[in-house]
Amino acid sequence: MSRQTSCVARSARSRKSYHHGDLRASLLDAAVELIAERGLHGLSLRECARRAGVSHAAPYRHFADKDALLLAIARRGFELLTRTGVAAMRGVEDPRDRLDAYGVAYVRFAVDNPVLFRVMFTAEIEEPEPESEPEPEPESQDHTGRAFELLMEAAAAVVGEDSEQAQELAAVASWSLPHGLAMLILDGRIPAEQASTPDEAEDLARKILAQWRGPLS
Amino acid sequence: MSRQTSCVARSARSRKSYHHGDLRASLLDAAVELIAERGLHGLSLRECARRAGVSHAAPYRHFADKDALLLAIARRGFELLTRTGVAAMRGVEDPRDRLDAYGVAYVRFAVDNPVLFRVMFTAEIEEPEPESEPEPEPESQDHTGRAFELLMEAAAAVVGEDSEQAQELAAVASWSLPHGLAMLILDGRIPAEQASTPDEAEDLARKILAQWRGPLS
DNA sequence: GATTTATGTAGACGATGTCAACAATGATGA
DNA sequence: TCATCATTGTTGACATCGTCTACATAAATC
Repeated sequence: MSRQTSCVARSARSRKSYHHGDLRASLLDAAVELIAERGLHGLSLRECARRAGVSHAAPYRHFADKDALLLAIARRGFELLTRTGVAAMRGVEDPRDRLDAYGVAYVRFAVDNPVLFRVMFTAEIEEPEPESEPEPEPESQDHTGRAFELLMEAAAAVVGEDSEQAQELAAVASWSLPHGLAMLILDGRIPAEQASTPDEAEDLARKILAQWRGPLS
Repeated sequence: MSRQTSCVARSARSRKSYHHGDLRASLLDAAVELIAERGLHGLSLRECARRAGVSHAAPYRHFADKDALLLAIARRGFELLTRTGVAAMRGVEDPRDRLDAYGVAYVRFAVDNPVLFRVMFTAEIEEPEPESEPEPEPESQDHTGRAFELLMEAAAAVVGEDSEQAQELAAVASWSLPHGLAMLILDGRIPAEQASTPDEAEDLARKILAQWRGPLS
């Protein structure tokens, strides 16, 4: 039978059927690949379409716009980051250790998924106004915020029942440090001996976070 | 006399003479302005040329290419950042206070110059290989590094004569925290009540750094 | 099996980055 | 003073890109 029913065909360069199977996912994959090769600036919808083996206007059936593609990638990134963070904290009892575990996982995520991380924080990507719907869907809504809420909770557990402001301060600080470290590493601005491999980067994060317990103890 | 000898004419929309006067600087200004309006992604050499009142290919007499323009902006940013950091630390005696002053100034710089800051750390901007010259010019060379060296020294003064590794660790941490904070603020990811104005952002940085003295002193 | 909906194609448009050929200006040296 | 020449702008062209409209095909629904 020439008919391939199991034709999910993620990255099908050559397909037989008129329809692709899962073009949306293929385009996302192609985009991430492309960015990895040529940088964010080198991303082109047409090239994504080419790599997915599809005509240049096909992507517009799945993404309103180039920015919508980027936004989808960012969303994918935030989901993965949230999952990674949860996994890293699982089973760690001490609140402070949990917070550190999240920080280390954050940096590790960044060096393991540099493209996702960069797209996530390149901004210029704003959620388009929901137009008609005031409540688009509370669940799929703000994956950006989930990662932060997680951190917020972890930080609150460390600070204790102090003022809410102290909790927020701790959360912001506990996010800033790994975030800055990750960004600097990705930009190649950390001396090469300290973070040339993912493992070294993780080590560096661990050391810094351990040393930085500071007022939260 | 119709001849205006003082025709430096920075942002001359309409110029009389064939030559512009200081096109290079005008283009840089226009580029920063454009990025502020439309985002990095909306920067276009042709629009810069238009705003400088010059033909679309004129910029190529001053910049090899679009990336070269960005690189020039980044360089300008690092110079300003270095000056800002030096000024902030001037007269502050206590090593730890000096380090904090640098951190606060760093964040303040970012919120005061969001375009410069973003261009500086957008990466994808690599110094082109010097081709022939092995030593391009030690002074104009690495303004990226000056800002970091400054920090390195300030951190070393706090840590003392400990191992060099401890100094580097402190420097990386002391850079990561303000850098991450600045990035998150610029991305609008810090709760609005905490950093909606430059002054609030500076306050936030001050509080966090004060609280984060941690292992240093 | 007919109709509707989802998905992909073809072609066009204006804008962009970049290059090559040409023109005007200002500096240099006889 | 004037001819020469390197700088700096201008024009026009090309390939590519994002995006739109009109059309074609497959899949789903009745």
